[in-house]
Amino acid sequence: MTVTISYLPSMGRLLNTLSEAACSLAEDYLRPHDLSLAQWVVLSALWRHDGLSVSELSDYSGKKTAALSRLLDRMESKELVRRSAVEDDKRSVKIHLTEKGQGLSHLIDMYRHVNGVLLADLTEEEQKMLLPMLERMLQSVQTKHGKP
Amino acid sequence: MTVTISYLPSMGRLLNTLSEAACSLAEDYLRPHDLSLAQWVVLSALWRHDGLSVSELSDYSGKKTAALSRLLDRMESKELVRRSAVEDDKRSVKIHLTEKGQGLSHLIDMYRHVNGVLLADLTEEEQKMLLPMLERMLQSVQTKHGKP
DNA sequence: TGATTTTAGTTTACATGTAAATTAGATGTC
DNA sequence: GACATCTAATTTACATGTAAACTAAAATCA
Repeated sequence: MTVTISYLPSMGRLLNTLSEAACSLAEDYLRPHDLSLAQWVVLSALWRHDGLSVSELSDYSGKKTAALSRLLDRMESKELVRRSAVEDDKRSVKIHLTEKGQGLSHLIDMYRHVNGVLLADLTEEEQKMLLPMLERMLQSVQTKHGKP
Repeated sequence: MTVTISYLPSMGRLLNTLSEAACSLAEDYLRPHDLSLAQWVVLSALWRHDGLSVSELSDYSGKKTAALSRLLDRMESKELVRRSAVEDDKRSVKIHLTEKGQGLSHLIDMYRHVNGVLLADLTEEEQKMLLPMLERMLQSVQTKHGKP
């Protein structure tokens, strides 16, 4: 029986550092527009499909409804979005873009800027391999956490 | 002039999701020991080198001293660490493990568990390629943010 | 139909991160 | 030595995330 003890740094930490750096880059990009990344995520869902419910926003964004509730409060007071009641289901709440929120829709391409920086130093081939690798890692982790 | 419009999903988002999933996995692992990931990061520095200053902990962990200050408050009240004055420089504060903090040092290998899950579905070759790719991405992003 | 269970959203309590202001103690320069 | 500047750590104000409790409304079912 052979035991391979290969030295390997913490992938979790590396991914974390990388992710945080990418977020910082995104925040830099959004700051002049007075938008946080969290707010951009919500807007980017609504730019594609206005009038989503809180649950649908949750599915799209991966954020819990508790987090969204407060985030939407702030976005509402910044007049980026507006809540509206649903006739059929009084529990449900639909979120609509205001004119101001709509007016920022050109920022939907923000992620391309980040992609560009992230991938700047990788060859085409590397880029082609990277995505499926990351997706497989995600699958592995999600299988072990919550969705087994 | 040729313009290549290749469809590419948001790498930032993928990295973020992956990183958060890896963190959740780590938190799951630590929960039975009543430790948060942030606390583990501090302890993992001290397990390697006890008596670091707050600034040194900041360098090691990548956390700002402001974040550490409060984190250390909580870790102190949980009796995981102890602050002590430095003779030479009254501004500086050294952080020491308590017996309780020392007693958790077997958790230093937690990250291997996470590594194992993350890499479970990748071939040896893929694993070998992944690390340098992520490191190059990190370099690219850090060059654009703060360290240009 | 009336009681029970689910579901949608919100609220609260808490941990964490950032930026900016503050405090106290070095350091440097004249 | 005295004043200006820098540095280490903390504090404060705020945004965000989680888990758990709560509210109201819909759905189920006996």
